[in-house]
Amino acid sequence: MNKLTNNYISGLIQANGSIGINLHKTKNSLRLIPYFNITQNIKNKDLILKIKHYFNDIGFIIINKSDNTIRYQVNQLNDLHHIIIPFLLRNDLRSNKHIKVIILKYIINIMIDKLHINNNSILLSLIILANKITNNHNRYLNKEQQYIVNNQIYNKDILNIIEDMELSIKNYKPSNLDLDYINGLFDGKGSLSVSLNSNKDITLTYYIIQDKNEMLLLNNIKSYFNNIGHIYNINNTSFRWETKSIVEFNKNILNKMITEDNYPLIKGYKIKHMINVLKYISDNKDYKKNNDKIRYIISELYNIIENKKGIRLDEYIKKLMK
DNA sequence: ATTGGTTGTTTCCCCTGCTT
DNA sequence: AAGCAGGGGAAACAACCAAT
Repeated sequence: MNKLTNNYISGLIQANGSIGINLHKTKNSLRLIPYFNITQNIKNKDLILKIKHYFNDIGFIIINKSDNTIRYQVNQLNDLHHIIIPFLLRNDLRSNKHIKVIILKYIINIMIDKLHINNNSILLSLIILANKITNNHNRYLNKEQQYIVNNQIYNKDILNIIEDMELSIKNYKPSNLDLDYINGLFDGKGSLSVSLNSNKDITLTYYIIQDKNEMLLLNNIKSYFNNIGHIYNINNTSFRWETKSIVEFNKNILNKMITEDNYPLIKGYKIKHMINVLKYISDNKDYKKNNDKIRYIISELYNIIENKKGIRLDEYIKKLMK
């Protein structure tokens, strides 16, 4: 139970990982630096270190003190080529973001073969590809080069490689979802929120957020959980699949986790406490008439909330008892 | 009265990408 | 390889309805 698995990692990368290419201007040349990274709050340092270890300890760790995050990053060509890209191809992100992985794979293949060294035309082709993954890299280019990049005029010696890439993008079919992957996604871009309303009913929301390019993934998640819940637009750029139904949450989500004994590594504690609460309520259907029972429930909910403002338990009880 | 479907709001946590 | 900044996209609620 609760092991770091391939699919959990790919779910977490889908949520909190980043794949891209930086462009670096040196004295008389341009260098492309591909990277892979995954960021987390520093409190999940152990998990990030485990992931680094999982990838044979390639890459490095960067701690950002200004925002309390830890980042695991790989940008050595060989490491990306031999470890990261193959991993991401075997355990695909099951999403539109996987297209980035495919493009990066082809960029790295060309770079590994050093085709772009002393060949400005192929370098420009790589920049065309890089622009498909990260924001445009045109700032160091002259007018003529910008024209080539903007019009996507590839070097003709690599046209077969580009064709190959386009075919493999076209043929990409996301792998089936599994609970490991969804737990990773949930840990990164989802959560379980709880509260009590004024009638002392438990309210819960289990949700996962993705940006608008990943609607298919959200729909697949919905069908994975037997089509419970709904997908909402939260702003112009992202969507949220969520369920508030305690019955459906119990039947289709909790049951699955309990049966497989598989909980999210980071936020699994929320699920466990929720299981306690729901069991307690079903054993104590009269709880609303008993303040001690309500207090007990609130103290369990207190374990689930994120509590960023550092509210004390007694304050939280007071707030919800009103 | 109770559940749960839908929309809204606020606060920061990330990614992202530049620089050294 | 490491530091760092920023801005905006989400995490985490919160509120409001609609339907039994």
